[in-house]
Order: sequence, then C-alpha cells, then structure tokens
Amino acid sequence: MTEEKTTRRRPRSDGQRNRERLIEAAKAAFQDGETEMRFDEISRRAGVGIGTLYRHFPTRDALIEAVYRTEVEGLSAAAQQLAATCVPAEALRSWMRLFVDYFATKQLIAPALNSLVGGPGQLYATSGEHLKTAIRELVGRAVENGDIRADLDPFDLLRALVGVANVAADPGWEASAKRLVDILIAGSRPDA
Amino acid sequence: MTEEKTTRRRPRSDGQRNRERLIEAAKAAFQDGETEMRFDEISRRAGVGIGTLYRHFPTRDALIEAVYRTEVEGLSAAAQQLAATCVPAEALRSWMRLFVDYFATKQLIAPALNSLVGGPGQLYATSGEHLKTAIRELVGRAVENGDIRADLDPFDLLRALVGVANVAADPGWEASAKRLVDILIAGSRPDA
DNA sequence: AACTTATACGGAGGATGTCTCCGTTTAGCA
DNA sequence: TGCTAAACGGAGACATCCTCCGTATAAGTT
Repeated sequence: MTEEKTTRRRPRSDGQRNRERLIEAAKAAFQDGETEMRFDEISRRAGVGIGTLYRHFPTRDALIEAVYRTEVEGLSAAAQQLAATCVPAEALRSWMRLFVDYFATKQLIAPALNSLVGGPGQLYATSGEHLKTAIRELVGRAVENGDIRADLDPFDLLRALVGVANVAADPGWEASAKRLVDILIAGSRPDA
Repeated sequence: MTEEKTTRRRPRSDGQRNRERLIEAAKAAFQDGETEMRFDEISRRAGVGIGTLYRHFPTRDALIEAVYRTEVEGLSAAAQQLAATCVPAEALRSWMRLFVDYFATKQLIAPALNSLVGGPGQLYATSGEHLKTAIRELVGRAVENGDIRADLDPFDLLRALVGVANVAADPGWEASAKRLVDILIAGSRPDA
C-alpha cells in the first residue's frame, strides 16, 4: 500500500477564477430570461472553452445548482440579520417578502425547476438545507412569541414560497405574491 | 376574386383519431415521469409517424397545451358541480384540494411549466381562462356568504395553488400541500 | 531562475435529438 | 368507380450536447 499523500497542491488560481466567471455568466443568462441557455453560449460569454465549462460542471444541473447556491447564501445571511434586528413576526414576514424579491425578480427559480422536478429534490436538497434552517429559525422564534401556531410545519411555508415565486411569468405577479405572503401569515396565526 | 367555398369537407376521421391518440400517448409519457419526452418516442407510442405528430402539434408547447387543456376541462366541470352541491366555503376548499390532487398527482403541471415560463402565459393563458372562471365563481360565492374577505383577488389563490402543486417532487408533498390549502383559507377569512 | 509535474485549458468531432419536406396513401364526395 | 383534398410517414438536414485528448500553465522544488 502506497503512502497516502498528505500534501495536496493548492488549487490553481486560473481554475478558481474561471469557475466564478462561469457562474457569473450563467446567472446573467438566466436573468436575461434565456429559457434556452446554450452551453457553448455560456462558455463563450465567460470567455472560456466549452471543455472548461464541462469540467467544472459535468451536468446542466450542477451549473444551475452552483448559481442557485450563491443566491441562497445571501438569503440565508439575510435571515440571520433580520432575526437579530426585528421582532419575530416581522422578521418572518420580511424574510418571506425578501424571498419573493430575491428569487422571483431574478426569474431564477423558474428555470431551475426544470431539474428540480427530475428527481426527488436533487438540486433542492443540497442548497435547500440552508433555506430550511433559515425558515425553521424564523418560525421557531415567532412561535415562541405566540405570533404563529405551534403546529405549523415551517417547511410548509417554504414550500408555498417556492411555489408562489415560481409563477412569476405575467405582469402583476409581484404584488400578488406579496399579498399571498400576508395571507399565509394571517392563516398561520394562533387564532386562525 | 374566386367564389368563397361554403361547403367544407368534413374533417377526415383518421386525422381526428390520430390527434386523440397522440394526446393520449403524451399524457401517458408525462405520467410515467418522463421529464424527457422525446418526440419520436411519443409518435411511436401513438403508432403514427413523426410527421403526423408535427402536423398536429407544430411545437412542443402545442402538444403540452393540448394535454393540459383536457385536464383543465375536467377540473372546470368539477367546480360547477361543487358549487351546486356544497356551501360556498366548503366548495372552495374542496375544489382547491381537488386541484392539488388533480394536477400534482399527475405531475402534469411541472413539465408544463417549462413552456409556461417561456413567455407571459403563452400556455397558461389559453386554458387558464377556464381555471380563472372556476375560481372566480367559487370565491365570489364565498365572499357573498361572508366566508372570505371581499378584497381577496381570486387569482391570487389560483397562483398559490399552481405554485404549491408544483413542488411535488419529494415525499410528503401531498399532506403539506393540503395543509397549505387550509392555511390559505384561514388567512382569507374576513376576520384575519 | 530553471525545472518538473499535476492541474487546467480548448475545441474538434461523434452522439443524440429536433423538425422539415415531399412523395405516397387514403377518406370523403359525386 | 373515379377524382382530389387531406393526411400519412420517415429520410435526412440541422442543431445542440458532451467527450476526449493534445497543449498550455501555475504550483511546488532545487
């Protein structure tokens, strides 16, 4: 048996940089409403070869997930900040509205769904953990405070949010989505 | 200017039959969880040539819409029947639950979304009218009866339903979706 | 600074799926 | 039974996906 290599070379800087560029280009493609995001087009935009794209992201889903994950991280951070600065009920409501803004304005979820439906939570499961943690925290505090029924499954709310944010195709969706947030909150009150 | 032809030949029976077969085959493909529904495969299953498929449904969306429309018609009929046999609030709630069953169990919406996001309601707008009418009716009656706030936009609820039914990928979605229906109803009450 | 080598790059080209075009077949009608 | 509009079928042009491998370069070594 050969000795296990303990000293690993530091990752190459160009690799790291290209990876970031690719994610950036993919995100831009989404936001331009490119339902069809051709891979060669994305690699061209990022200024790298096609082979490079495929090495970093072997499948379409891997690329989508990477974009998705960077977005989720920001949202996760926002949850912590809101929890620290607002009363529980308001923190929850604000975060849910932020969720709508953050995801739906960027039309990010919608294309991502394509792969989400593929398997049971392939993509969603990985970065979804962060979101679950965030909303569990927010709901937990609201329950303790008596703003929300204790029997509410936090993940139910998250599911509704994902759903609501998806239907962002026609004009007026944004106002509608925010009204729905309020309806959901109202329906989650202890006396409802 | 030539005389306008007033006598049109009756549509050919084989054309009609093949059209139905194709819709049937496509629906089956959806239900088998075929996220990738290859066109040649569908035409093969229907026992017709590829050319025939493309003549009947020039684009992928056209085929999806045809499948979608047949489903929507059943749901629309159910709304009328529920309105006739239940008290308003119960009719609305039952229909919303039926919506979840009807669409989400069949995983039908999810693939259909692919085209929905393409343009502003391309597909959704056409058959969506039926759904809009159905829920407008149900909500209208519930409002008159004092079960639901008057300022609720019926389409908001529909949007939420579509969204909720979409996230049907992981186990437990069904129970979650139905809990959400109750939360939505509770949040729509006049005193909420 | 020069050398070594693991790591990453790029894009040609094969595999796979989409969609069109047109010669052949068939159902409706007289 | 003959005529013809309507429908059929599938070969093949076209587009996109993804793999493979020779070349280039950054990290570590002397």
